[in-house]
Amino acid sequence: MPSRPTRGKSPFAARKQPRQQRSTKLVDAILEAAVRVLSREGAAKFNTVRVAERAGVSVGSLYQYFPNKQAILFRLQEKEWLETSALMQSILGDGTRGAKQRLRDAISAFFRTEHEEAPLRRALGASAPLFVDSPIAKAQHRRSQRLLYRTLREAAPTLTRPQLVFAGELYAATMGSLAAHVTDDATRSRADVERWAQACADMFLAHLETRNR
Amino acid sequence: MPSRPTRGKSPFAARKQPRQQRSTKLVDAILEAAVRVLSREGAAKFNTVRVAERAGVSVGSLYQYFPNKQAILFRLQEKEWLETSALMQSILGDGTRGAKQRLRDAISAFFRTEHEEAPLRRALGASAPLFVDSPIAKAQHRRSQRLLYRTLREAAPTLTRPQLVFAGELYAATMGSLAAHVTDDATRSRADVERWAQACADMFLAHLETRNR
DNA sequence: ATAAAATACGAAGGAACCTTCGCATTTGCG
DNA sequence: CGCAAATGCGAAGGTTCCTTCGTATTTTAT
Repeated sequence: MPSRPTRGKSPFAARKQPRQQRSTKLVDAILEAAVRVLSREGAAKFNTVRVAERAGVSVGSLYQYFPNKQAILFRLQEKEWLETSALMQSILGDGTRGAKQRLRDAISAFFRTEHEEAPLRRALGASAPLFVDSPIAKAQHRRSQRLLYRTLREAAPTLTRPQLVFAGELYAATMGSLAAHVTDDATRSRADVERWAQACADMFLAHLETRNR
Repeated sequence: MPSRPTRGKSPFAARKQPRQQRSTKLVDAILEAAVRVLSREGAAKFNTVRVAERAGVSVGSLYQYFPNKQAILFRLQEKEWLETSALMQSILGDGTRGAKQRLRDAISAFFRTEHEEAPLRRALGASAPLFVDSPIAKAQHRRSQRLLYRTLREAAPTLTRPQLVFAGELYAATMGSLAAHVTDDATRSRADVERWAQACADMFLAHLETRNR
């Protein structure tokens, strides 16, 4: 009995892997519906029956592939991590640009996606416990962090190791929490968000300069 | 029939004002218990029966003075706002220190209280809708903002009005979201948090300098 | 074609809560 | 003391939601 790669035995491990085309579609439909419910109706109205309805399937079917409600949220969170991580990799790893420009670009991109997906992210944050202990989260975090250090070292070569670590944390915190804060406000225009991203980049890079001397 | 000052007719308005000593105590006990439950057991376990139990009273009594569960949360949030606002007023309004030092002090103080009350704040955020539309929130916000502008103008006199507004937003955002991010991590020591506060102050003030020239 | 495996369904069990209401107890006051 | 108002109580009605399970349908493979 050849088994597909499993998701481990976390409490969110898929109960059963879809083997036929229809069930694969069903899982996709559920995940899409979950995003819609979460971003349009909010965390409070996110329940299994509603998600199943919006996906055009029955609750029973949902529970064939997701062991519980949390598992759906976890899958969504996981997807976000992977996408964000990939985005950062592609920007910070782009050798054709200078290190400072890459740091800037990363902030811009991050603010942009954060703004586009603000409702989803907010609802995810509100409905889910933070899945930070998950191995996937940790792996992605390590990958991104290594790349970030490399970029920072290039941008500020004279920094000592502890300074570098601190700068890395500060960068990530600036990017993460300020973006969340700024883009939370749905009334902000795209241009506004871009202006903010630049201001944050300015602020961080100016600070980096003072440390680099 | 002399009526005590009411809390308006928001959906969280107190159902009845305590008139005797025992009921005043009861309300206090409930609020204290609510804080304990929220910060020690988290948002998910915050329910009316548990809060009443922890306060040593019955649910029925709780509902004599709070129209619903949200009202308890609202009262806690309100208290947080008032305390934070008072703290900022006292620091930013302290005429014996220079403007930049006051901005620094405010960040430090904010990080500190944020760190001390992190579990409560996190749980409040997770369990309550954001009560930002409340008149009390708006009033406090305006008061703090006016004082912040005055301080910023003193610290960076050459800034144009739009620059000033933007700097004010950036300052508030830095303080608020970075503090939340940094102090979220319970493993951080007090000294660590203080270091972060200083770094954020450095970062913001350095940025302010570049704009002020 | 036909049996076995995979999928889909949704009613219903059951848990967790919010809130009310009728009655018991305590306090203020003449 | 004795009455009225204030306060306190907690069982129980009602709601919402998570999850299971027996059954029906569809697909796969022989």
